[in-house]
Amino acid sequence: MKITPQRQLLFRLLHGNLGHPSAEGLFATASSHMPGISLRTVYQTLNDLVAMGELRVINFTTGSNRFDPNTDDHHHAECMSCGGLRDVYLGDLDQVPVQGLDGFQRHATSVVFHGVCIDCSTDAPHLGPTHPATTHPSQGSHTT
Amino acid sequence: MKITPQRQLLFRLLHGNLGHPSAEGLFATASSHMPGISLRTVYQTLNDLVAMGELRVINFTTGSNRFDPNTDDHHHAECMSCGGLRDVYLGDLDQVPVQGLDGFQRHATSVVFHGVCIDCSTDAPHLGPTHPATTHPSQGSHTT
DNA sequence: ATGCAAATCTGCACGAATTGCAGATCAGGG
DNA sequence: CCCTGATCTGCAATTCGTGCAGATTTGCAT
Repeated sequence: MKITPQRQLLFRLLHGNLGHPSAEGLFATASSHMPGISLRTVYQTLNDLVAMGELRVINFTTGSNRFDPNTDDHHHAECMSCGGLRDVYLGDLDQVPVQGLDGFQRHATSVVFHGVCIDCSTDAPHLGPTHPATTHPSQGSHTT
Repeated sequence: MKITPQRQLLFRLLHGNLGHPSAEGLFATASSHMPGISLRTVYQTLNDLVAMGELRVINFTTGSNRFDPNTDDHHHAECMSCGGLRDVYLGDLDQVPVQGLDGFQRHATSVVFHGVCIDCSTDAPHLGPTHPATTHPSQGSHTT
């Protein structure tokens, strides 16, 4: 991986950044330091960093929204391989005390377990993790 | 709210549906039962149900992705008002036993606290919850 | 039954976020 | 200093949703 001024700038902007910036936001800041830098380059670099595990993505736009007619207080387990979701019931987490929330007013808590569902780990136990797409159909939807 | 065949069909498709379907998925299934139904109507109806609290949205496409250079094992608190994110440290949840996961292989766990940050609850304590947009700038990014 | 206004449905254009491509440039080993 | 593969940039294309305007339909009031 070559060292280019664009990358140096982005690394600098990200280092220690606790603001959870978006690609557009970084592009804006980066542009003020280096007019002409391409938004495409920002996306490119961010993707590279994520691939290298040096950066995390929050609330991935995993394609489209999913809907759940189950309005009970529950959580989900998402398969990294097929994208399927399974319901998971945990106790009432809103009562569990949490430190470091300071004045943040908690209204709800959502937990998501990331991993591999039974179907996927069975489909190819010998192969490395499949990439999101291996579908396990189910009435125009996903299940895990 | 009027009763139309389109809505009856969608209600039927959603009732007890544990597959966490996407709008497109429901549209596909709905189309096979009622050729000609509009994708726009599916979105419309889903939005209405969500507004009525009869349906939940999973992993909302909150506009764009956010990046976090902090690769430590941590979680987030998201402000429903300004969209800001704050880091929250919890213990190693991957060790906590969870029931109902059956053969699901847990690789990581992510927790998100939904609520209102200090800034927002201070900005207008007398007003009802603001809608996502009230920004609390911070170097081309968000913080809570 | 019949009339009607308001609520809906549909098709299509538009908007936001992100990626695919192709050609121009640049980093850096030999 | 040269050369080749890695990068950068601009633009087109995609995907998921929403805004709109006109054609229909529902359901209360006759």
